[in-house]
Amino acid sequence: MSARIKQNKKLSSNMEDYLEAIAYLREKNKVARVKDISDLLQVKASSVSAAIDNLSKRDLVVHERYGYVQLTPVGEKMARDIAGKHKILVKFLTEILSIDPEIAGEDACKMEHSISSQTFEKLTKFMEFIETAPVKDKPEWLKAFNCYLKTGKRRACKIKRTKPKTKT
Amino acid sequence: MSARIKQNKKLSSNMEDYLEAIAYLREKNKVARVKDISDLLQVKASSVSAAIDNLSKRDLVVHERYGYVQLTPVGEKMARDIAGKHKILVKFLTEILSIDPEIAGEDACKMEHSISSQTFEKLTKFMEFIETAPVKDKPEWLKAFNCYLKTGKRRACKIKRTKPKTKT
DNA sequence: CAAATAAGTTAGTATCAACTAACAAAGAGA
DNA sequence: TCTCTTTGTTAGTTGATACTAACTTATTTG
Repeated sequence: MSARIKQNKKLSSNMEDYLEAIAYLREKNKVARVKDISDLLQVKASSVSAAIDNLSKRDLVVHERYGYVQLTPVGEKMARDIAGKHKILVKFLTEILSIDPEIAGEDACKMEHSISSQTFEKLTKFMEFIETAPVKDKPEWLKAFNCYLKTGKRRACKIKRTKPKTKT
Repeated sequence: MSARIKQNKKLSSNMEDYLEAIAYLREKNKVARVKDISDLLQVKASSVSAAIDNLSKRDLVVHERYGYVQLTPVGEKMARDIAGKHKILVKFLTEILSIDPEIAGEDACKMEHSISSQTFEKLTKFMEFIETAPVKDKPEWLKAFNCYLKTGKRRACKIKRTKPKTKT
């Protein structure tokens, strides 16, 4: 009588975060407990309980009282989709735009919930395109862009970074 | 006594949307009325009233009852910042990733509220870099990428697009 | 100008997702 | 096994933001 109220509407960003966290924890620790989710997402345990109820009603997770949280196949798939978006965004932000990893992560965490499938796909192709480039043309323009980021000039392309923190 | 409760916390996405709408309408129509905002954002007039109250308390807009809505200098600046993020996102999505303009607009509308300043700046530089490229190397890789998007192959670069929707 | 219509406001309600506080179950150590 | 601690749940509250319905002000038009 109660599971009758299956909510088929789109997931909110917040619920997506919970799904993602659960998937992440199961991957990392084999199991996901309320406490872990609570720590990871920086919310109180009671909020996690409420979220799990919500996700249960949508058949995205399975949870027996005082036990571990599991993903249903559908939940699993959704979590994977979200994580995929996260990953590609981080990749683009760090590798192309040279955003600091920490900020890239934060940006990705928020953008992953609003990016459309089309954009996700094209961005994926974009990164693929760059990665599979034949070595000779591959990094040319990207390197040039990085110079541009650093110097603001187009043709200063041979600069040596005297004290970068990477990549000599 | 009442304006005492100035809220200095960060604006929510929703409030940013209102600010942006007001700026847009003032640009387009010279004035912004509750009704216009309501139509533009697809919310009821009462919601607009509430939002305006909120923005007033933060000194971002000025509004006399039953009158037009104005932006304060601070509100104006914030609106411009948000619009700037929107614009650069649309530009990137359409010009680099070839996302359909409509979807690009939607994505930008949501992402503009979460993109960090750093990402905004780097993305701006990225577009700048591409646009100011000397003609010879400018579109080379971008063209190649577009081929790649269409054909999935790297070296099919000379295709003539007989009818855009291809990919038999 | 007065009645009709449009626009704006207010009050009260709903939903989402966080919180606190109080309570319940599990697990660990003596 | 009996406590103590940790973890999880429940109930009730809060804040943000949307809504509806009822009311008020402004504008238009006969």
